Amino acid sequence: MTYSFEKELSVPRPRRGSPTQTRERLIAAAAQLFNRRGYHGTDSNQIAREAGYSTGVFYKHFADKRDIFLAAYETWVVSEWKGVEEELSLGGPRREIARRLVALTVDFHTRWKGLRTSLIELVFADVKVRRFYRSQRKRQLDLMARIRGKIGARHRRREDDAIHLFTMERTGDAIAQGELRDLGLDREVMIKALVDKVAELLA
Amino acid sequence: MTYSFEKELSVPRPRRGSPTQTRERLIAAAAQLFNRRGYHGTDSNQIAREAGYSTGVFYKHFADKRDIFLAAYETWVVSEWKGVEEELSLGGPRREIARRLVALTVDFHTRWKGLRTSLIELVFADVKVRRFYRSQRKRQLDLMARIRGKIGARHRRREDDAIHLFTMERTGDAIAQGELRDLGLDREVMIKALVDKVAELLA
Amino acid sequence: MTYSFEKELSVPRPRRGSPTQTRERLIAAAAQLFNRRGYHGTDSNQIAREAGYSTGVFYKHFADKRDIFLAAYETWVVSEWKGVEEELSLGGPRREIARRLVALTVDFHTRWKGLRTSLIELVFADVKVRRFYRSQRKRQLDLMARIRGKIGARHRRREDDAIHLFTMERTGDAIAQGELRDLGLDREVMIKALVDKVAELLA
Amino acid sequence: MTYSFEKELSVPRPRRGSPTQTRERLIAAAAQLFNRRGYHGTDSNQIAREAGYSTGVFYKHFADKRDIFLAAYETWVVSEWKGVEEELSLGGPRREIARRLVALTVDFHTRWKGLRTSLIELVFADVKVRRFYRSQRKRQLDLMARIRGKIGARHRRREDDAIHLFTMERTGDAIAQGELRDLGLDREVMIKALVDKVAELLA
DNA sequence: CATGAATGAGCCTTCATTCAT
DNA sequence: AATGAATGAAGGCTCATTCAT
Repeated sequence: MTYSFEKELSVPRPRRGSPTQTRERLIAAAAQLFNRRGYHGTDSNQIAREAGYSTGVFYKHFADKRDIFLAAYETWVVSEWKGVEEELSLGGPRREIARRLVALTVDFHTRWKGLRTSLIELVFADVKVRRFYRSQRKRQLDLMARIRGKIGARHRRREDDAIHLFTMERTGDAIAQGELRDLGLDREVMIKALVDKVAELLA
Repeated sequence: MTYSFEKELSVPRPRRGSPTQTRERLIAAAAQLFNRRGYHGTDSNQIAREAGYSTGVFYKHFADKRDIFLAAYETWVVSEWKGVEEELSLGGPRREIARRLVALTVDFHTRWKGLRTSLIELVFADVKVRRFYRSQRKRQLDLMARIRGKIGARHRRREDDAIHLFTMERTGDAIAQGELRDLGLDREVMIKALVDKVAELLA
Repeated sequence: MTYSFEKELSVPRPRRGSPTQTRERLIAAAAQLFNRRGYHGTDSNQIAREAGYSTGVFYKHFADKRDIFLAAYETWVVSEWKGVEEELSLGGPRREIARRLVALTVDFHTRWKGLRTSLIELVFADVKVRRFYRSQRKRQLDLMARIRGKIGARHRRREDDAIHLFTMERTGDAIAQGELRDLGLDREVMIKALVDKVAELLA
Repeated sequence: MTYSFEKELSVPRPRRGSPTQTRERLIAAAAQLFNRRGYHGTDSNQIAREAGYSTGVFYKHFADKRDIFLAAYETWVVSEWKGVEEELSLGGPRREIARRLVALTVDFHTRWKGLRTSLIELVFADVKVRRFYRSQRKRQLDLMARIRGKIGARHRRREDDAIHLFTMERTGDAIAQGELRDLGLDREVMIKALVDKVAELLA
């Protein structure tokens, strides 16, 4: 699966385009770089160059590095949600849906593990990022409640949803970052365990 | 009257203490600073000064900034394990033990949330930190298995232990970082849910 | 509904006006900005925007930033001379004329204090500005001599005229920049002293 | 005449010196550079290099470029005052003193014309510089009053002192910057005129 | 062993100027 | 003639690390 803010990179260098396009290209490049080298390992000049532009453009579109990070994060979150909704809309047996959702989560965490890592750090170190992150988080919990309502799953406490989300998230990170191999754990077993949890949640 | 040569008389402040003591003071100062301002927010010169030494000592005891981070991390992990073992050795009803373990976890995550955050980032960005972290992780899983053996709890798959660990860890972080308040979740409910999980694990 | 090609329809805002008019608008905007924020505090892109044009026009009319500064300076000098001549042509008792000339000077220095300040700096830093400034200066001295001739004042050395000019100028700057208040000096007393000097010069 | 903050430059490069010495060397280098190329034409890295150091030292001693400018300005003002007092203490006939004071002023303005020019600009553009400048100015007026008291000259209004100061200053600048030559004025005549004014002031 | 002055690579950011449309 | 996106040199400043004393 390829998400909107990745594919731009393959397109040939621009000479003169619309601001929106430039902005998107910058975000895509930033996402890639943050993801590959981390927030602190990426500098704003690199982002511009990676997007096919010169140094200066960057600050025509973003106030600073944090700003473009937030933009990249948002793009990423939006595409993740869209993915979840698409999977759900495909329907099928509960267990099948659960399987696809877990696959999606693992895929996302794998693809964006560097961005996620930077996010965690910035949420700690930067108030603005923290606020943005929390607001996204809240929407995510709301979404979960709504989804379960639509599906007709039985009611649960928001707290249990949250713990579930945390488990999925942390385990997704572990898989993404190759912790399993180092810890001698079996990937399939882990994934199956997650699928069980999700399926139960949809019940 | 003041004579210019007076400053010659100023005695250099004595620096007593064994190398081990110096090292420990540096680690303690580093842990505090990393925890408060994060790894990137901490200036290596500050560490020495905070510990009461001059810039140079730092590099007499540690190869670089990462190195002292690892040392701080190790100190922290060791003390966490010791805590866990103490709680277990106190014995009592399963549910009581679980309660104490959860309290301990939450306490640790709260006290060291900044250090944990930096750790996550460095595990991603730095091979050496990653290796060290993974080895610690493995020992933790081994410890869990051993503990359950000693207690006489029924056997479980290592994978389930890992997921459990991840859940505890991520939820502990959420509590520590004040996510609950922002998400409108009830702290007591969350903690009770964790206690249930741990108690079940000890069964 | 919005169709993507809609933006093609957006009409470019019409830019009427002769080149001369455009040039004048640019100069006026530049004068304002240089005066308000100083030469180095003014972004050349701002000048065009402030004048109601886009970035590019600027370099269609002026070779560079310095060039428009010179143009602004010239406009200003010309209007100052015109002012002086008008005051003189109004006639009246010597003292009355002196009073009006001082008022005019103070007014000019106050209105254009930022531009004057930038000028001083550029005269030092930039050969072209220096040359232009000096030529203006010479014409000013010539003008003074001529004026005194016309009025029938007694002859004086050019050097004394110059010193007089410097005094007026520097004191005008001090008043304009609010130095008096900071130094605890009385504005009216200062102005009266200047009027005395000018009146004497016209004698 | 050589003033304390110039001579350091001829001394061989330091390897490791006292902070005070380093600071002074930096100030001396900054004064030279600001004076030669102006404030905006000088960058902080250059200052350090010119003083014989590497980039970083600069910010160990000064918060920013403005800060070192103020330090340079202060050194300069102090040495000017010292010069004035020395000349006065030498005594002699009034006219002789006046002659020496004018010579000193012209010398100072010539030597530091670039620094003065930058000062004027910064006084306009920067609040902190403005405040500092004004406080210096006030002390200068106080000094003048005191000097005249000591000498036994007849009392004058502060306003007249100020105008006198402005005249000396501006004419000094004109001489320093070579305006005379461009305007076809005779240097000796100008200086004699200034001496007359000063002598009158001391009467 | 400790000190702390000094190093210098490198990041973030600005802005005068160009040029494709 | 106008537009405004893009350029890129350069400047301010930080900070991990070294080394003379």
